[in-house]
Amino acid sequence: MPYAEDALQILKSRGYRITQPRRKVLELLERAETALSPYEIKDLLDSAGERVDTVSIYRILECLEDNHLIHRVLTSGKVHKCDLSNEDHCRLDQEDHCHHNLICRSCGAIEEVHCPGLSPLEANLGKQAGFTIETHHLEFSGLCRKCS
Amino acid sequence: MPYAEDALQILKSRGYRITQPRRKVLELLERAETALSPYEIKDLLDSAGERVDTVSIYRILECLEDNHLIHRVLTSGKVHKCDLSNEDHCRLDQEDHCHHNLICRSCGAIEEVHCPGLSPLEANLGKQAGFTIETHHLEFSGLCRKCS
DNA sequence: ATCATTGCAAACCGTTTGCAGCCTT
DNA sequence: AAGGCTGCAAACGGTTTGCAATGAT
Repeated sequence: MPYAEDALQILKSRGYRITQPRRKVLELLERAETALSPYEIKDLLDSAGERVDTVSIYRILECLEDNHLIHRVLTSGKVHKCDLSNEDHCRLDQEDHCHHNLICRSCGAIEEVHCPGLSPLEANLGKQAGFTIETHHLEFSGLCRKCS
Repeated sequence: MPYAEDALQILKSRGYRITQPRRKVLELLERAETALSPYEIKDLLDSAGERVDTVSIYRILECLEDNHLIHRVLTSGKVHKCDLSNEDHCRLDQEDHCHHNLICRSCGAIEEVHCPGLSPLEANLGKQAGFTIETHHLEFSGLCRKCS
């Protein structure tokens, strides 16, 4: 459950250090229901009195992304915490961790969807075009349960 | 077939003017097999002796995108010509023209895929999460026929 | 004590804005 | 002739880099 703590332990096990700025960013991401841009993270931390330098936020996000602890929303570039309840989810050896997002256009809430792989339909699209599909990126936009 | 000419006629019919810069950009896009960034377009035009100001390229691309004559690749932000052979493809009243891309990671070639709508699998994903899906963005990356 | 990590300053780069002048209609 | 469109200059804003200081191990 505690996303921030889990993420910090994973980082530690991989030789990274547990620092205050990293903890502050992770705890913010733990609270956030929506995806956030680096600047939004900066502002939210500022207004909470938790001062972290903008540059550090960029570097921390890069580190978290490298370690599959956050992912980026393609259509906005914002970042969102990964679901760490699935053991394999943040493994480093899988280049393409296959999950997708349901993004509410009204409240911005993000729900993570575990992908069961290419559907027959999708596989067929590639085959028709003589294309060998390696990875795919998929995002849904719509209304979440509360907003619809 | 002649993408640039078709696009110019569509623009004209919508009250836009046919100008040299627009023609130059469209003819470049017609030749391009891969998606291009604004700066790549600028450089390619320069080396062809066809000088168009960077700012104009931005404004022309914005116009073309507004009119559904080009589309943007989500994972790179680059633009690519739309397939205009389909009559409805660049209509203005359809907010979400549903097509997707097969992008070759080796040569960058882009193939456009006409989307038959949400697959049962996709529709089901949304339903499970209580999500009303309105639009979706899908990109495939892999190897095209030549590169595989 | 060591070295990863942070904070600050400044550079960087793609993009946007304002405005005068040009060119299509 | 009118006004949409372009080109130039300059501003803008998010991101990156270099380096000294800090702090986790």
